[in-house]
Amino acid sequence: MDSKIVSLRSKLEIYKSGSGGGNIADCPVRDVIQGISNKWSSLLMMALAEKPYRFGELRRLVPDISQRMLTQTLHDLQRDGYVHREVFPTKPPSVEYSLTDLGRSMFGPLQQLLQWAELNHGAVRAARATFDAV
Amino acid sequence: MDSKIVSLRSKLEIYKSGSGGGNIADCPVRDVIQGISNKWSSLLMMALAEKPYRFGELRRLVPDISQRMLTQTLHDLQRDGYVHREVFPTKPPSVEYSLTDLGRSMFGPLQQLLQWAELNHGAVRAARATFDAV
DNA sequence: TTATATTGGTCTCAAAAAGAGACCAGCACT
DNA sequence: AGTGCTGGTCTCTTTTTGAGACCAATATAA
Repeated sequence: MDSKIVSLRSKLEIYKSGSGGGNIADCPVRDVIQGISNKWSSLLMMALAEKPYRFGELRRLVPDISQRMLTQTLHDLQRDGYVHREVFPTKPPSVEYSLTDLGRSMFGPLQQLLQWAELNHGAVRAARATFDAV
Repeated sequence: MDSKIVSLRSKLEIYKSGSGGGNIADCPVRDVIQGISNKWSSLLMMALAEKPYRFGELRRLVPDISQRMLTQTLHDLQRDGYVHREVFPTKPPSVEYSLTDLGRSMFGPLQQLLQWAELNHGAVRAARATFDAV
């Protein structure tokens, strides 16, 4: 696993950067990462990266999310600037969610991680099986 | 398996892949991602990517993690095969945590996301400010 | 000697977050 | 008049997390 210049800086510095007092607790990178490190964010980002979806469509697409958490996660993604919410004056009104430019930008690296997961889920499951067998 | 250029596939397919019944709920990629999409995993991965650390060192490095969650997150990362735990027979015994090959492999794409966060946290904070101002 | 600190945890209890599901208003269709 | 669809919110319960006490064995300090 030769790191081909993954980073000239100490890796921890990425997290520490910007925190003047050297306190890793209120680090802006942590702040950003924690906004997307939750159960549903990456899944919804992935759905919306494919195409815009309406609220009910997302709910059907992800059957095991509660309506409450779908509302809340979309709200948080919108607040952080990844998702655009648009209400259409149909009857009843319909709401469409889509990625913003910032959202598409963030989805690039996120997708790399998802691809890694796709390629390596066998190894992870094997590791779990080994660990649990002991 | 056959396509190198994943962007040609529907992005949702990454999540759906492997789920025979087409049910996105028990998808292996979701399974893997959710193991690292929690509050402390990426932070500890980043610390251990720099160098191995002992339990107490990690606790001091991340002052706002509770001892309970540090134990649990390290345990989960070890179970998924990202982290190696080694006990040294000092007195009192010391425990060192380090990344496995799988962990280093996963940290590659994860680091891309962290770098994105470092570069774009200004935009995210601005989006939040705009959203909250309304 | 006695007191205190260190190691890496676990245990309990309180607080926060998430899940389940009822409920809502407005309108269309039957 | 009843039913269904829209995108939510509200309440209640369960799960997860946080705060902090406690642990045994040893080393160091007083």
